[in-house]
Amino acid sequence: MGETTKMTPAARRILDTASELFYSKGIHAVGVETIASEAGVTKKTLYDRFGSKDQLIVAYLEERDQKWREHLFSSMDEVPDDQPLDKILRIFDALENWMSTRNKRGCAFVNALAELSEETHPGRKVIIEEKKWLKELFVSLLEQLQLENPDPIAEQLFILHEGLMVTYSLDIYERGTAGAKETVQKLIETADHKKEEA
Amino acid sequence: MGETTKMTPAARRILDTASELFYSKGIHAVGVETIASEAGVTKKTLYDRFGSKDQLIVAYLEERDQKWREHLFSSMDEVPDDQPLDKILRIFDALENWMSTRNKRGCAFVNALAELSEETHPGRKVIIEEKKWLKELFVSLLEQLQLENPDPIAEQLFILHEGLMVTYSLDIYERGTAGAKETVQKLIETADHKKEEA
DNA sequence: ATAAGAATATACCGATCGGTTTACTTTCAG
DNA sequence: CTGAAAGTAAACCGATCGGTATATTCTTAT
Repeated sequence: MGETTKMTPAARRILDTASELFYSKGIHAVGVETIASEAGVTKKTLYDRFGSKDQLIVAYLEERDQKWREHLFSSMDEVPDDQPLDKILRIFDALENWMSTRNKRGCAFVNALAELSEETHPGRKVIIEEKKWLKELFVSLLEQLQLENPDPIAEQLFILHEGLMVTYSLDIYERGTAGAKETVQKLIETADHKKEEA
Repeated sequence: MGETTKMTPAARRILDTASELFYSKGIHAVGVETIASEAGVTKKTLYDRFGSKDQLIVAYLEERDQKWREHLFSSMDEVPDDQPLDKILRIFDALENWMSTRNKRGCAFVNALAELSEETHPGRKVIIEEKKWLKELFVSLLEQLQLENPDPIAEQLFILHEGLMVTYSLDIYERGTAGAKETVQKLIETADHKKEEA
């Protein structure tokens, strides 16, 4: 839907404010009243622009998804297309970079999923789709590496990625992304590759 | 504190009800009114037994922690003490078993952490401690395997564990624990071992 | 027997929740 | 110039939030 939808200035402020509050405090913990006043806007404007809190939540998740993908691609685009392994490693660099500029509140999508328990909530679809997308990204990169069976390895990379993200929200000591990248390399090296060429 | 504390029957019902609702709906999404009536109890009784919603939350997390550790140990105790690798793999079996008997709502601790954003909330300590404990469990088992440097590997196992747990709450296809167990073995096999004996 | 602890029933508290309504003003493109 | 869209201001809605109060009954160990 609203990919490049231009927002009114008030709408922009509302979404920015909501995004920050939803992420840092949690979705249920923040009321529309707070969001409106923090954005310097009346509740009427908020409802005129977004219709409901649920739709505002969806807009928050969609925009975050979009920004994360842009961040990911801008990191991956720095390596040539014929270096899929480096691209994979770049995903983990992008994650570290993404997390280090933010509060220790873990993954916004995982956190949101924890609060949106109703199966029918439209926000859930956004979250599930973004996770599926990432997993498929791993699959396509592993295919370029001539892996015999990329799916199970992609799944391990995905699990590693999710675990890393969650771990950021704990204050446990961590070697950071470096360790995970080593694991990634081990997993790919030890996997079966297609036999090809002369 | 209240390790084996015997509860009054009403308190027992309250905590059971709260535990189920907190996990399945989220903490902020469930009110004390709902918990009390669902447990067949008046609000007065709830407050006489637990003092506040926050303390009830803490009791929920503590008991869940305790039950999870019991579950883990009962699974690990089935293998002899001189087989640390099998014990590690048993942790992942225990996780799969634990998750399969429950709703697809992921890790109760991670979910709770997402909702308890206040640094000072007493529930946060319970969560962080339980995660630290698990990581240390990996460390001690890897030490028994004569690993030169168990910490970074323990961290990878921990990340894998967390990622696996989160992934359960998504409806992404997954090979389940089998793939993760293979990763665990690869990680341990390729790590440096202490040279010893004749 | 009795007194304390555990429970019920019910009414109440101020605050906040998500959301609506009415009336008025500001901005800006056709 | 004008009319629609975007905005402010403020009152209002019923419902629910976490938490307290009072008064009464049931249970049980000493």
